[in-house]
Amino acid sequence: MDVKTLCLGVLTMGDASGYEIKQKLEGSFRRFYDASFGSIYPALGRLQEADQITCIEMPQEGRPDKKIYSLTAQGRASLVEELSASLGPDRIRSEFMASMIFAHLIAPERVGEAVEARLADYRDSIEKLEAVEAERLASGSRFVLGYGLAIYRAGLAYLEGHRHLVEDGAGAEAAE
Amino acid sequence: MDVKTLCLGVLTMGDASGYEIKQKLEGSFRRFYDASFGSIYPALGRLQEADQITCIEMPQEGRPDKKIYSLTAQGRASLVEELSASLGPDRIRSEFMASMIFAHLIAPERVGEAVEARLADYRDSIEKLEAVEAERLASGSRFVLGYGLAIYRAGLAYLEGHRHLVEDGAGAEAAE
DNA sequence: TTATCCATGTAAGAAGTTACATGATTGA
DNA sequence: TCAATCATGTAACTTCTTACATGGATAA
Repeated sequence: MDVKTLCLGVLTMGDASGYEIKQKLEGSFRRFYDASFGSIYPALGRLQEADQITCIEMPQEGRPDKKIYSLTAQGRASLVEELSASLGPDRIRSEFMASMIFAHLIAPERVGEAVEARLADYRDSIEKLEAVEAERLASGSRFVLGYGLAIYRAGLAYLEGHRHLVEDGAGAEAAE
Repeated sequence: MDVKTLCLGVLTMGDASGYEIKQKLEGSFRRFYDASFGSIYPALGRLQEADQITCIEMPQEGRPDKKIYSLTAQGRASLVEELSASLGPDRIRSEFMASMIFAHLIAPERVGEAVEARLADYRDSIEKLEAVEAERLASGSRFVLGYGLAIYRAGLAYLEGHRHLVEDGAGAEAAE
């Protein structure tokens, strides 16, 4: 899913500027997608050229005019079409997991640190997701929130229960 | 984790050609990382220039010479260093989840199809991971295998238990 | 006084994918 | 006969990130 589609998606939730789109992306579903200004602004420009969004400029003092974008009917149709097309597979990019395959090459204290960092990350993510008032979300967002929680809880439980596999005996080679 | 590191990692498990590295990547940990020939071959070239790997050419008939690469001491040290450095966060890129936020915009039968496809994908992944003889794996790989299983099982259970959130009432807008 | 928020945008560069080029062998 | 397997490599392209440029207001 590219940044253009992401922008269209955010705009279904209400008109917004590029800056605000970035913020909304950071909130709810940053776990699934993220984008930088360097990709958002050009994407908005291309969407406007393609008549998928329109723009109203709000003059401001001491800073650039705020450009508020709205979905057009074509933009909405295009989003629906993309969402209805076959979806790519889920991809997990985990440097942690890829590294743990080689845990035996790494100094034991580094492995321990990495495990602790991952545990902290899980706990933090779970806490943040639990703090969201799920009842107030639309059912789609509630579904995704719950999915995130389920995955993180499973990851946390697994890590707590199996960390010994990478921590015990780690560094056998590293200690040579 | 870039393709160079990935290649170094695979080479710790034994000497291999570019072609074989791609195959090994497809096997065990393709869920966590993948790479195409277009990135593997240039990466091997750069690693050789940097004296992190060496190469022996095996003449072959009717096809290009097979180039078998081996890790050097520097290559191994460099890998260990990279693995010991702080690891980036896990990233889940899920078009399915991102789309489900907008399930209400999508035709109900498309949502149903997407859910079914995801279920089938989970079941297939779980079956494949269960077929691996875990006892014969090094503990690092066993750890990662178990992690994958835990995550997929949790995802599957969640999806089975909560699909109604995106399937019931879906298409309210799409049906307009 | 330093950092962060607001607000847009560009340019350079990184890292990858896809498609192509070559070509023998083997199995369906 | 068609596709897949083996085997390497290049070139064009896509897509995104990072860093920069601008600059006032406000909070620590």
